[in-house]
Amino acid sequence: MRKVVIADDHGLVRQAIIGLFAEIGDVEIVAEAADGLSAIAAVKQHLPSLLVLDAAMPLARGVEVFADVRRWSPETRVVLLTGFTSAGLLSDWINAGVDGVLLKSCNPEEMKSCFSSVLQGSQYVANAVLEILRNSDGGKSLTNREREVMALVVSGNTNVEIGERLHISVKTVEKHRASLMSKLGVRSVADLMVVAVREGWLDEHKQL
Amino acid sequence: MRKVVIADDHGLVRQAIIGLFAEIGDVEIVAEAADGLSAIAAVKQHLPSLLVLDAAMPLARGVEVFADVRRWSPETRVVLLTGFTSAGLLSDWINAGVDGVLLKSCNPEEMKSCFSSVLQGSQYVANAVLEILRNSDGGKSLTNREREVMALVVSGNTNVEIGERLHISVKTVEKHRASLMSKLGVRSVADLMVVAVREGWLDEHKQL
DNA sequence: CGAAAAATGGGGGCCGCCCCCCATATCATC
DNA sequence: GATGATATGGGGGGCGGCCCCCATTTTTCG
Repeated sequence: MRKVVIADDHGLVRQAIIGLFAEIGDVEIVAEAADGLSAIAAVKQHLPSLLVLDAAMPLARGVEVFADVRRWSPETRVVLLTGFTSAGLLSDWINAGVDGVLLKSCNPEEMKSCFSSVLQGSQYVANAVLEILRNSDGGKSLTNREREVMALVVSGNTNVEIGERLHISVKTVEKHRASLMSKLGVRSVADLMVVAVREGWLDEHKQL
Repeated sequence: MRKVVIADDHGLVRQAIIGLFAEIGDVEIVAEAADGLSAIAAVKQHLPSLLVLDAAMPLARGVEVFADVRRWSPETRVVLLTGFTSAGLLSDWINAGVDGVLLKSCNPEEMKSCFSSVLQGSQYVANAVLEILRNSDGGKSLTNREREVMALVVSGNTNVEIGERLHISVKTVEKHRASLMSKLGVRSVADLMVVAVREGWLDEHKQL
């Protein structure tokens, strides 16, 4: 009997996932968590074989939970369950070394195969996710500096404040800002915010 | 046997809800819909007793689905299932005449009571929703004009463009803009966008 | 090695946003 | 009828974002 922890803030989803594992068999749900901190605590306590992790939860985001899980229970395999469908975020997760990636819109059968595969040691990325990654125009990737500047822009900072924070001149901030707006194909801060929200770029204080 | 249609873009959630209705009994799930247009079509075809409606779906948003349902099948009772927790949006739905309101974070037992109550003709608003409405400081209500201006601001329009659209001078736009930013307690467009996203104020082209 | 990309910094000008001042007309409510 | 809220409009000043020009240094990569 392998131990499984389920972390999702929607009770309905947790229940449905428990149902899936009942069909798979040979596993025991040792804990459920409705927020990030509970998820971390549950994994520390039970050291499960598998964690099913929702990317968007209160108190601690999926990324933070994942980092702590890798730190405190490196043997635990992690399947990400996310509603975000942006190529950037999804490839970030895959590169971070998550063992499975599922979209919330995936059908239950695919979720079952994913859980089975990951429990057997394989990696499993949902077909819909592979499709998204294939269709993504990887060319327009932002540089690290542009990402930093954008994060501060969407947090409401002025160019002067951003310059002080990053220890660079206002002129350089303007340059990065123009580059990233151009790369993203937006002309207003409002449009930039829309992209930032869709791509999951908002900092933790502004999460939905 | 009363007919029920379930509309949610997450197969896992649909399956969990079907499980709840199996426990309730005496109902038949006549259709599932993964997007808004399918939901409308399904209701038109089956004229069900109950529609379980996710607020955020592709192709047609919950509000549009609800309007069409009331138009084409006025006898169909509607239970809203939403992840949004903003007081404004929730009270909008209740005022629109929806028969039940559930948050996705509600526990399955409460969902079952809600479905039962609504099927019997009562209205049911989740306790968590009542709590949110109680704790909302209703004071920060925007005027109609301020709402119009804000919608155009978060769509990326400049003050000049907004003035042209509303046939008022730039000066008046500035006045409304200052008023609404003050009422909402934000100082930057970025913060305004965060509020707009959280409160569900984005227009249909910018939905997540 | 040599070219391209990334990161840094500056000058100057235009335009939009913000904030202060001011005013008038309408409408609801007391 | 007076008061307050709403909506309308204006002048002017300051500042920040945006766009054009320019440059140097470092890093990356073929």
